Amino acid sequence: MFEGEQQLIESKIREFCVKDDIPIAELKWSPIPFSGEWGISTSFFATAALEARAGKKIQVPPRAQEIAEQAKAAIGRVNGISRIEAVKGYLNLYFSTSEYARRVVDEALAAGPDFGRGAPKHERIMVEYCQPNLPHSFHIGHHRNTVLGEALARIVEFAGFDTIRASYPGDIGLGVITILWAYEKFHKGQEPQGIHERGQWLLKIYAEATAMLEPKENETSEEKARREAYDGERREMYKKWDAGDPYVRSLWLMAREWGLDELRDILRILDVKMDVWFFESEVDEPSKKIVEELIAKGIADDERPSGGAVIVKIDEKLGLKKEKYRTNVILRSDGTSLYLTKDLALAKVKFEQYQVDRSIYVVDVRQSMHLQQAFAILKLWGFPQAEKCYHLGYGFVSLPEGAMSARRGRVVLFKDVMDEAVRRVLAVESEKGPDIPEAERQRVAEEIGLGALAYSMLSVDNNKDIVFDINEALSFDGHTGPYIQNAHVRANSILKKANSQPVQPAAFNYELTAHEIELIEQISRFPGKVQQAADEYRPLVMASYAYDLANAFHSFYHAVPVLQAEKEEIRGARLRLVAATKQTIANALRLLDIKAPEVM
RNA sequence: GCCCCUGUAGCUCAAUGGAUAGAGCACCUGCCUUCUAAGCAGUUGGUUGUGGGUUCGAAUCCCGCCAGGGGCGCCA
Repeated sequence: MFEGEQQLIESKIREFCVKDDIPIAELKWSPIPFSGEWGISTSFFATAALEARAGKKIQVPPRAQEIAEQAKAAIGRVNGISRIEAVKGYLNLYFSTSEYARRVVDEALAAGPDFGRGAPKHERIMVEYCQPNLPHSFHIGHHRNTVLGEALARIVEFAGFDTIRASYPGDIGLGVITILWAYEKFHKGQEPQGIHERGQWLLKIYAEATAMLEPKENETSEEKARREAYDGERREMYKKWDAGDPYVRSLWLMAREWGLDELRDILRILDVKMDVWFFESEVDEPSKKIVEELIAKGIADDERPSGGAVIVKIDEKLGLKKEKYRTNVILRSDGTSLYLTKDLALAKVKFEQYQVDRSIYVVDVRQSMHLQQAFAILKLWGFPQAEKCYHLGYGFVSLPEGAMSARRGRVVLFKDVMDEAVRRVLAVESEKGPDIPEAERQRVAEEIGLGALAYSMLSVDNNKDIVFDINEALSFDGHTGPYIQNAHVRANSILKKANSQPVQPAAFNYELTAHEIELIEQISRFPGKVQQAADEYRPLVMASYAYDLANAFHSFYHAVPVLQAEKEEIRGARLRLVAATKQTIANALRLLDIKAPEVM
């Protein structure tokens, strides 16, 4: 936020280095640690090391300190910088607190919901996430995926990228057909009431059907015959679907719609608005044409004449000596397409129809190899955007008793966890927030319950697995979503009580407490954090920041009186600071797909 | 066999190659007649799996090893 001062000082340092014939290394700036004051810091170790490598007989640390001292002298006085110190090879610049406090607070309040928004990047990013199989109920693994993808989409959009959100549900495949088969055979005509109940019922049918179709130990010959007959019926149904059989297609469309109804409602709850829906069934045909093209171009090898499949020897085509991407099949010997085939077709649509410059795939880390293969084939195929395809892999969510499995019916459903979250919040709320109107109570409980759940997914780096523990996920104390939401509520509470006094621009020309300085520093960091989170494709950066900001506010709140401040100017300034904090917390939470309630 | 990820406080996790490795939970001690105690302040807790290397400086980069997880041509 203070690039002007930073650049001025940088140019002064460079000037001095040129004059004294010192080979300056890149200057990296960071906040000053342990100071309790507010400013920025850089060091001269890299520069001293350059000299040492050039043959000067020096010790790096003392030389760095020497340069820092000389730089300090060369800079002299700078407007807005209260003092400069050279210590241990670092150059620390302390800001004039009142001026910077005013600037930070004014900027946050003037920009409001746009505070922290980055300049337009003139680059289009598509984020693909939310790829559940239909009709399957949405479990907590899907929730991690969707929250991660949505937070990323919000972050890159706010950072200045033209952003497209894309969902890619699996609406066809043997799993989907299995449900149709079991429905037709055992449950025809049934339909539970309620979107979620109906979806969960389909999941149950799926688990039942899978159990019937799996070989058992000590199977009698009758059981085996029956199982094989069932499997035959199922595969027959898949063939009919493939051939466009009207009855099977209508059955499929009905079940698919049931699954979509449930998914759409979950996305409504999660406040996710998809821009594009890609369906697996829609890229099936186009993907087969692509296979022909790849064969014609010599990228794919057709082994069907000898009874094989169509494959791509990726390493060989790329000219790699060591095996990296290996070889993979893009068309089965029976002519049907595969996951990889469909992803190639989908990428083509993303590049050509949607003109995306970067394509991010938020997909389980276990599919890393497949996506790397897809990107490599896209490169062979001649798409320059393949370089900017990025797999944001995330560790899978498992249960203390092991991996989740829809086929076995061993899943923790998002809706169940959410309902439990709301119950728990309501229980706490009846004691903590007795003044909340009944009409608002339910909504606030949802916002807090969902906030706790989302934050528990976002506060762990994406490459780490999560063993889901409902008590941890729904904790409301400490490093959690509700902790951050509570800071927002407390800020709001102060502002509400002060509403007789309009919040006017204020000078911070009194001696600021350490808590105020820390809080102002945190606010000033927000725009930079937005860019960092976007550059690194890491919502965790924003999640950690939101906690730090809330933490600074809670400490301030406890130690520094606002409404009871000793002087009217101080009260006015602190009210401005509280308002700026509230705005910044709200903006940060919004990027994490977490609501910022006014009361709780 | 090859490839990828992970290993940091009792537990769950942070930490653009930089100053003193930080939080939360749990444990213990204080703080509600004062802007919401879903909070604050403090105590306790570390050979960053291990052995080398690079560097002025390594939890971070490189190599070996150990442990756990995942993946590897007709599943998605």
